[in-house]
Amino acid sequence: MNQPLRPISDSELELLKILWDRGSATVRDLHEAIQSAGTDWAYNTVQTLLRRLEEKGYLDSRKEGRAFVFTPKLSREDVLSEELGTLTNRICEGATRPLMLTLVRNRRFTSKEIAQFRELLDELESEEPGGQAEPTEKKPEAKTRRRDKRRR
Amino acid sequence: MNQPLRPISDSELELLKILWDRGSATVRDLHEAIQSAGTDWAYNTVQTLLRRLEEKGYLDSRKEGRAFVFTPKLSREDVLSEELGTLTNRICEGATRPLMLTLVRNRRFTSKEIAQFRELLDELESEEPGGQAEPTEKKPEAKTRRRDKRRR
DNA sequence: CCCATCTCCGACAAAATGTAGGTTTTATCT
DNA sequence: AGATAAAACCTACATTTTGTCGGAGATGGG
Repeated sequence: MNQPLRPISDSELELLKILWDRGSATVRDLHEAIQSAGTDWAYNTVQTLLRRLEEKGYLDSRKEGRAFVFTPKLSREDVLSEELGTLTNRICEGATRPLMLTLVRNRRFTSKEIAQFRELLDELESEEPGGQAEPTEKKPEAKTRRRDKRRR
Repeated sequence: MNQPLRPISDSELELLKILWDRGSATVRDLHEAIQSAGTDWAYNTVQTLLRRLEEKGYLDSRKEGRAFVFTPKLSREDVLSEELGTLTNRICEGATRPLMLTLVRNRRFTSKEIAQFRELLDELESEEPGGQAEPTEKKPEAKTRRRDKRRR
């Protein structure tokens, strides 16, 4: 259904981040943006990276006047969840718990954040009473689910 | 202090996983193991992969008799946490919360797991009453030392 | 001393990544 | 309509990483 989604390279990510911030932009926009961020790429370099991002499935583009406007196809959260999936599959053969444990144990959280997580858990529990339920669409959020193992 | 830790390739990971399982092994052990796992690599291939893993800092080795014995330098959890760090840095400029949120929201957990997480949070809170405390050793669980921040 | 093993070092093709340069197309301006 | 500037399109090329070994040299057991 959904082919593996090749990984995002570092340079590509730079651009994707800008796109996440501003929603959408043309090559020129991106070129200027990255420029003022101190990265000195040729216009064509930016274009290539965008093309690759699109090929990889992270961007959409539509022609608007002379130029193309690019938009992220996957939100930051989508990518995050994507990567988390890859991680669990690669390292923990799909189990999420070790990851969760490691995360909680490892990182330093403020008590405020802890409280928030607790709320999240409450929410989770009420949303999903017992076993499997349709995801109660609380907020109309970007909802993409995909892949399993990747490439090669 | 701690140089970036280059990523583990897929093939390398296969071997590392076996090492996580059995604690330590020689090239031959690993070769046989991977063989019976259906992967048909030359002895030397295994050796190269191990060498690279060691170069990258994931393995230690000591000479024992004629052969070298390899041991994981980083536990599965270490690597996990490592990768999680990379992820947060790459995608979320270091913030852990989005990752946490995504994780909780995205994956399906059983209510039992949710309960466990809640416990974890309690633990976290008491361990760290505002600042830094020694980990209250509740259960003698897999206790892998961990680092703090790394790379990039 | 010889052989079975190991290790060490080098190699090489394929893929991914970083970084553009020409060439062609096209919306615009005069 | 013709000229122009700005985009897009296609191609390229050097590096680095990954997947896979091969051969030469050290070494310990018999």
